[in-house]
Amino acid sequence: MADYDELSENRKRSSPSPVSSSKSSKRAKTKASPAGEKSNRGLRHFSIIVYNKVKEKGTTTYNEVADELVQKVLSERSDEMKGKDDEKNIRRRVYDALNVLSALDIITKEKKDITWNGLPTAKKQDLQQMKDEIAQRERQLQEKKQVLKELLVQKVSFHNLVNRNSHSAMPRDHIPLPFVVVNTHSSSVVQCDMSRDKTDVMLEFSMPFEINDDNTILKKMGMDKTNYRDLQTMLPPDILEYCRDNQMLDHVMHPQHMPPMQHMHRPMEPYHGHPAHHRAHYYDHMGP
Amino acid sequence: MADYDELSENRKRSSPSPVSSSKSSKRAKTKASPAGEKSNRGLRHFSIIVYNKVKEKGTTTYNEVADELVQKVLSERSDEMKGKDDEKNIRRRVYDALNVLSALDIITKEKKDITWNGLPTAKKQDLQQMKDEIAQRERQLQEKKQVLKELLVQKVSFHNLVNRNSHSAMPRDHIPLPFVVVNTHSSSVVQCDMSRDKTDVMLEFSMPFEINDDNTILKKMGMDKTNYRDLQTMLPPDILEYCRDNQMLDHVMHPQHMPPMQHMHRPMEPYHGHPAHHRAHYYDHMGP
DNA sequence: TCGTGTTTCGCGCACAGG
DNA sequence: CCTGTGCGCGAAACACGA
Repeated sequence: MADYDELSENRKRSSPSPVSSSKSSKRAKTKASPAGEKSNRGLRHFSIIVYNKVKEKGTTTYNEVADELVQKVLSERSDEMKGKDDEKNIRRRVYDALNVLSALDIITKEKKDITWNGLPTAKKQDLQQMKDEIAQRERQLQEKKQVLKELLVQKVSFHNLVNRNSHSAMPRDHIPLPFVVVNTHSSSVVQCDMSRDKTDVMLEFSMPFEINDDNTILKKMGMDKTNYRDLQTMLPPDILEYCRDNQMLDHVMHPQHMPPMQHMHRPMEPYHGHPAHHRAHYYDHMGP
Repeated sequence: MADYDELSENRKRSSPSPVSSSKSSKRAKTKASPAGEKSNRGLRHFSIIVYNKVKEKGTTTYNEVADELVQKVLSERSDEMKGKDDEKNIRRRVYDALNVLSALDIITKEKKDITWNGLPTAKKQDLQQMKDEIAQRERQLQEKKQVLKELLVQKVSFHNLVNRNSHSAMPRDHIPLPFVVVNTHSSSVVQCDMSRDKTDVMLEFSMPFEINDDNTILKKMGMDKTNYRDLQTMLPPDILEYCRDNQMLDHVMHPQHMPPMQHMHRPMEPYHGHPAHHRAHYYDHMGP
């Protein structure tokens, strides 16, 4: 709302040399500027006031502007000036100012209503700025959604894993968390060392390898699928609702509960990582 | 330079109803608008032209603008119109337009020179826009530098590793590439399985762990340090120069070649990762 | 400091159209 | 009779040579 871009009414005249030539003017008719006042009349002066007036009003009419302007100007020098037929003049000037303003498309005159339009280019830039901001926010939102989706998968995966572990009789089948899986080309020579205290494990490969964390593996194992009933037990209602409304549940639901077509459409992340991935990590840093 | 924001000279008048009232005007003196021409004269019309003129000139004078405008207008309707004392009028109007323009600070009049200023708010926004862009570029540059620094460290590390391997007699001491080191708490139970064909390795931990790639390990081993002579052999001269000029070599140079104070200042990345790192990977995704 | 030629532009008359 | 606007008369403001 508040726009601190108001043009000050008293700008310095372009007179570098303060030559005060006291002519013998003061004609009977006009020009009553008494003391060393530079500009107090004229199109220049009125334009600024009209500009600011319309800007603050947003929408107004000629008469509103003119009346207030007359008021303001007359009160500003009520002391002893004349000011009799000044009003006529001011009103005439307001027309001039409004005309130029509307020519520049800063304002729009429609029948009797004058509406503020703002500066032409400023508008263009505002638009661009806003578009940029929208795009920016959109990207952020998309990121958040992505993360949420991942967390959802993880939640389901862990849930299923816990379930699986507690149902398998022999502890050998238990899969603990956390863990990693490292894989490489079958012809690669791998040497696996571990320090005595089991603090460090060292793996050496003769060829590039790839590492997958537990989440990825669990997902490949199909542990990332469940049904709606179970989801209800593990998610707060509001979050569940949000996920449902945003098609995020597709990723963690068994396909049989969806219409056939969805099978084909269900997004499937490219998790078939190939060995190049690892080297890419080393050399593809010079991206955008 | 080119700014496609020119105000079109013939804007539609705000007349929703095309009432063509053919009065019996055409007074002897003025108002020579013949056929159904909307606006071809008047402050409104001239303002636009003046505006565009000054904008394209950048810097000009009253006479330049007025002359060209007179030229343009008179040629635009050379057909059979009068146009004798029109010039006087036009010149008078140019003053009006210029005055309003200068009142709005769109132009600046200095003595005899009129200079384009652009739209007030547009300027403010331009500034902001440019600042944003600078910050953006700055960030990108910083990123690139960071990556370059990392690649430099890697280059040196690999170089040193190759050197070390070729100098150690027994192959047992060789360290092949690539490799990873996984470490965890000493009380953690680790189970390490490997498939028959050595394609997959599975590590299970009872507690959080942390993975370091070869670069990190090599760095911890001090393999990331060398001297200037060797750097000259492994880097193209221009890149070497750039790195030197940007203090990037500090990270890969043995400290003894620098003044004592530098020991304290030499940046040391916080590579003493603790177990929390891994979990952070799981749960700290909801960042900014 | 004037006198005089130019440059600016204040001001308001006069007229178009309702 | 109002609302709007074209238009141009001079009067300031300025420039400059003497």
